[in-house]
Amino acid sequence: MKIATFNINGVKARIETLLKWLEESRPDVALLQEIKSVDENFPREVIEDLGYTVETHGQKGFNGVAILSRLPLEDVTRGLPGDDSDEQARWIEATVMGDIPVRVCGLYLPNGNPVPGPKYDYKLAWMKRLKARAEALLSEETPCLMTGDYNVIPQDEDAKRPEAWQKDALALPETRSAFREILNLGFTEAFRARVPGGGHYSFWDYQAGAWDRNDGIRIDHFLLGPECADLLKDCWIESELRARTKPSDHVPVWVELDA
DNA sequence: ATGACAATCAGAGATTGA
Repeated sequence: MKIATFNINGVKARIETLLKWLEESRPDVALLQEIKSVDENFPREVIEDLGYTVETHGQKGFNGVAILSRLPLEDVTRGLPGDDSDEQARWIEATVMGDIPVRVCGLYLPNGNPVPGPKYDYKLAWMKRLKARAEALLSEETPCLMTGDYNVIPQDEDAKRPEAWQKDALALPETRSAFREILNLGFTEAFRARVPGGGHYSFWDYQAGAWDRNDGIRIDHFLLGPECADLLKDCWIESELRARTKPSDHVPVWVELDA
């Protein structure tokens, strides 16, 4: 089973890119972030025509996540538990019914800039809720993963210019510590488990020729629960997509599971 | 220190992103 995460930066602006990618790369499951669309306006029919089930959790203008799957989905839930007053659409879950069922969670973790301020407070509070949800998922003792745009640069080697991110919400010690707390519950960060060292990125800013200079950061991640980590066959970043016309500023990250 | 770039909503320019 091949699963991809992809922050598409606007599903309506990116629909041609998305359809071409789905046709060529054929993920069994795709978890999308920043659909920037309400559910009613999501272009679901053209995606269903390619054989996908479509589940969305959108909002007006910003954020929004979705799951596309060629395998049946069960028990779809929307919204990260822990704060009923949170109206931002950043979390969706479903069980993918392959040979081995896998609980998949798609997430768009808050950016958190500027620091300090309410947006950073929201990011850290959201990560606390994420940790609580992660603990609950682990207690099921069945294969699960959490993937998406974490807006976390885990280590200096995950940025071309780490010094430029030192005081940024994506790389501050408090951010990295909150991310490690979740990992330390027993999750495997799939890419890092497969590929050592730096120079691997999943986001390049549109500005200042960042792609041409390979001035990127690695912020899109797969966290696998233990039962899922045992199924891991491979993990890679599809960086070629960044070179196409009208690209997202993120590229897809993939895992292949023996499931 | 700032802006560069892009998408959205709205129908100009502010807001958000990372």
